[in-house]
Amino acid sequence: MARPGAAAPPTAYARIYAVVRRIPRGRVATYGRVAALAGLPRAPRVAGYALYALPAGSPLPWHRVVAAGGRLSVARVSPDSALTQRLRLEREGVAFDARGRVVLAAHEWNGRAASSAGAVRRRARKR
DNA sequence: ATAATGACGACTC
DNA sequence: CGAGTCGCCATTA
Repeated sequence: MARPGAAAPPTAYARIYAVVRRIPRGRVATYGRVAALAGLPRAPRVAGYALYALPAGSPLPWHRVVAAGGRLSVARVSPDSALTQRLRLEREGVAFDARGRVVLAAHEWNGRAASSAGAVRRRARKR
């Protein structure tokens, strides 16, 4: 857009939202990964901040964003939301371990286009 | 403009 | 594995 001098810089929010929206179904991304893809590799907190400010009913698949280790950090502010997130992910085919953590080893999205179906079949190493 | 916060991450005990 | 601490950055008050 030709708007010299008025280049409204997209806030970190917009970038983060854009990245989250790109997460393929059945895959999950960590806050740090989303932040990095958004251009803030050192601001995983900002990603969380953005989602926190996210209004309910947003078309944004926020449930595909999990904390490091596949844990649902959302539980810190709303245990109920954590349950919703888990149910949604399971419905998309995302596997959880006995501790209620997402098996990142098999569903972590690296920001690249999804490989062939089934290519993600990487066994999760149990701690 | 300064201070405080926070859906985090990684490290240490 | 659990809890605590520091560092990081952008947003909010």
